Amino acid sequence: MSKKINPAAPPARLGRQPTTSRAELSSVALGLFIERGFEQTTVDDIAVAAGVGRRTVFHYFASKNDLPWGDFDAGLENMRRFLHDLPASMTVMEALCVAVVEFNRFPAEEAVHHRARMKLLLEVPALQAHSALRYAAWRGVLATFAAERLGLDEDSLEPQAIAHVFLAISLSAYEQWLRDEGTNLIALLQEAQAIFPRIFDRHPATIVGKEVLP
Amino acid sequence: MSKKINPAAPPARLGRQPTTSRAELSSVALGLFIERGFEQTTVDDIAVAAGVGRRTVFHYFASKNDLPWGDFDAGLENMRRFLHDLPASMTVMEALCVAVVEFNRFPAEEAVHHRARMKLLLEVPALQAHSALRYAAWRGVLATFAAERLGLDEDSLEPQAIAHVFLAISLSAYEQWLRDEGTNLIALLQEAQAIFPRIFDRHPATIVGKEVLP
DNA sequence: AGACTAATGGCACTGAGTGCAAAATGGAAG
DNA sequence: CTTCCATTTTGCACTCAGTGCCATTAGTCT
Repeated sequence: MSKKINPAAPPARLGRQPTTSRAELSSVALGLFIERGFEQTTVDDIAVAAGVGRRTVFHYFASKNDLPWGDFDAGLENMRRFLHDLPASMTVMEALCVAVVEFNRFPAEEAVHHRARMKLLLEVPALQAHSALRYAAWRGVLATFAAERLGLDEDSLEPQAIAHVFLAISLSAYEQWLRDEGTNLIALLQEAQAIFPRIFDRHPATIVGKEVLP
Repeated sequence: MSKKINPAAPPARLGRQPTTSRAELSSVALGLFIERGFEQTTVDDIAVAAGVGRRTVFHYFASKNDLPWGDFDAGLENMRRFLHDLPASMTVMEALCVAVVEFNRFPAEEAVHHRARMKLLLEVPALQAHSALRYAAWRGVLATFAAERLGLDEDSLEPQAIAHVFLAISLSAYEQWLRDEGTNLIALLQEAQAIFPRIFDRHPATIVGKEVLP
């Protein structure tokens, strides 16, 4: 008689079991980065702290820069689904506003942790630069949604511009949040989202094509 | 009697004369990057091609990533002055629209060159990431202007968000320009700038604060 | 026990970037 | 002409990120 395999309770994985995980490594690395600084922490330090070989770190993460992001792709996938499931009655802009806000809600007990991580990502030059690659994936999710809803090619100007602008708005909110200790991220996101309807309203679009300089 | 020094005509520099320049190195490097690709070109290759020691390259540029940007700071300073000299009768948004467009006008004979450079900067991952640092400086110029005109602190949300959004709009235009060979950059910038007055117009700002999810 | 599978990690290598100090260069002063 | 001096150039040695290759380890399955 064959042994019944339960894929849920015992993983019943084939081959050697992992001795670590992405989450574990990310967490250890983040701790070190916060403690001694990103540049002052070598990948060797992280490997030692995690009780793992240096080579193994690079098995789980393509670069040192990726460590603080942890499992970003999973979050993106969540946002993609979240957007997809929003009622069609919402406008594209409404949907994106809501999704961005929901995607940045964190339980209060994680606030300190989240803040420390984002402080690294937005203020350490190497990470600030590297994040541009992650933002591109983030924008991709928004652009795909916008393109679908608007019936446009995803690679056309409008959905791409919309995605770019939502990232811009979100980042300015994040930067403001990090600047002032006491502020509330959700409120700042909503405040930032509210700026442009106000500013752009009745904006003279006729400026397009106007020559101003000799 | 002391010899009169004319600081303009003969440089009358003290010490050894430079055998190269930032512009020279940037140009040589750009040529190699375009020819064989960014990753396939080592700093040694660049140094040899420029007839200079590898260490000298790092004297002029802080990193390999900085080479394709050339003298970006000078351009920024021009934009700062350009903005400053715009008539106060223009709204902040009008001024920024015009400045961004003017700052991206290039003579036709430079178009091919400019396109190749921007293709590198926006499509090579390492450069795409590094550019985030340059964009921060670019946004700084816009944010300073906006803050001054609006009578706000430069570090407050609104001028920062405006700067972020103008960068977003400009980048989406640039990406579109690179995607389609035949398009016109200036037209795309203006088109991208025109999207949001249209989209945000009559946008329900009341969404702010609304709870959508349980 | 032996086959098979997947994770671990050692080793050697490339290449970016840095700190330091010596060499090269050319104008100025004597 | 020689010496002094400011400045640029560059060699050298070093650290560290990241890669390719492959042997080792630790499990499951038959």
